[in-house]
Amino acid sequence: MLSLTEENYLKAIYHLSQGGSKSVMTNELAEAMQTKAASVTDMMKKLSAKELILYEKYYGVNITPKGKSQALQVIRKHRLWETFLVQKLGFHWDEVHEVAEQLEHIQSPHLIDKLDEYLGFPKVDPHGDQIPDQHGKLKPLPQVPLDQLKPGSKGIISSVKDSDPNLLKYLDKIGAKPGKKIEVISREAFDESIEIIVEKKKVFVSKEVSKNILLSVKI
Amino acid sequence: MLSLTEENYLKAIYHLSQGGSKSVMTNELAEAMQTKAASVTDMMKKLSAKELILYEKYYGVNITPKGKSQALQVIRKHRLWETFLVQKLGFHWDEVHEVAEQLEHIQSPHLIDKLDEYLGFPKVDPHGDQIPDQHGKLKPLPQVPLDQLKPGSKGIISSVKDSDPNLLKYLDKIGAKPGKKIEVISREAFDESIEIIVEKKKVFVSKEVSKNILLSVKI
DNA sequence: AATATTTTTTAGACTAATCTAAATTTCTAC
DNA sequence: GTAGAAATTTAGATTAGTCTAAAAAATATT
Repeated sequence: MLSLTEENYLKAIYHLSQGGSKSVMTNELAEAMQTKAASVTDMMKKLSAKELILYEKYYGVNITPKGKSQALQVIRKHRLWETFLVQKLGFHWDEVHEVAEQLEHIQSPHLIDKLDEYLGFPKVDPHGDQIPDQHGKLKPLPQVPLDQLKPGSKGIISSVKDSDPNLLKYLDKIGAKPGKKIEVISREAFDESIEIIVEKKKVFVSKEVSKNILLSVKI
Repeated sequence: MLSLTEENYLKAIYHLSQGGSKSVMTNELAEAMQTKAASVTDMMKKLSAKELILYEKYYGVNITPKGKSQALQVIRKHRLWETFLVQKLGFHWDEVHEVAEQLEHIQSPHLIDKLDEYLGFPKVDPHGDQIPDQHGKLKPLPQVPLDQLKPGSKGIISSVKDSDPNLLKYLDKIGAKPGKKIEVISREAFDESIEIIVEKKKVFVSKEVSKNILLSVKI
């Protein structure tokens, strides 16, 4: 069984490695975990001994299949709880992250099965992120960040990357939620902001924002 | 903010002192917390420094009003979560204690308010225990343990003391749940077991069991 | 290629919560 | 009211997770 801290490190490694597709450096992880590089090195040795990651001194870490599955179990719990908070308790999508960070560490497979059932076996959470299955598996889902689309392209918002409440409140305001259609009108050469149509209205969004909107492209 | 361990000690002190009405000895607490007396002494110093208990070397501890309120906040969360697990997720009343022990430590007043509302502001949990209000207050509720009743007395089960799944499964079997009527027929002098009528059936229950059934006496 | 800079690791120390063993205090029994 | 037993506390060690400062390795610059 993993400690709360081990679970959090593993989750961060999973996210920073983009699901295991690249290695993660010590400083990067220290930044994400709000801790010092020395502490990260210590934890890398622990997780490596448990065969959840492959650690090569000075060259960062790679998550193992075992580690990936464990990380996805935690992510599954996180996303099911977020769904519960929004769908049942009436939380806003920008209020759930912090609480789900706590709830994801509750150890009870029975609870998670029941919760899943109670929610009607949802496929995605309130931010559009896929919910892994009981075995820690995710169907690969092609997604393109909005900032990489050419003017004229259309798509449907599938998810939002960052869970910063400020970003989410802003997206709420302009109507950019998962499931909504987006069309790219133009891109400014100066700051790479783009003009889009969402909910039938034209809006400009910065590069920073557009990087965080992921689309399943239609045309 | 209290650590998880501090919260657990405080809760144990609250329960062992019967809501603050008597002092609790070191060994008693060590037994309840499944730890050693030396560890308890250390924690008593910590809780005492935080003015949650009054600690007198060699003479045990008494919970302060501040400590009592904090303990009741945790108990409130525990009981609301138990209610959620039974009423919404379909858990049996003998399955909820362990999970609620984890959930009670989630820090989010907003979550608890919403949960309370979602459950319809319940007054008691699935074991019949009162749920303290937001300020950590409980209405005093006169209750008598079944083992203290004379033959001929009647009452309504208000709650069950112990949360041992084996006890709860047994009570389920004989139909003795909160809200049900009980009548005492006779008491055996030998082992202090008693014969009762519950759900229109006569049953013998041991002293051990009868001590754990609390009644609001009617006649 | 040698040096400077950045990144990472090691060494040693700190805190919270725990333990064992020894010392101390209180309680009990004669 | 003193001896022995029981309960409690103290002292010192341990583990998980963290830190700072110094050392080592990798990378970048000239």
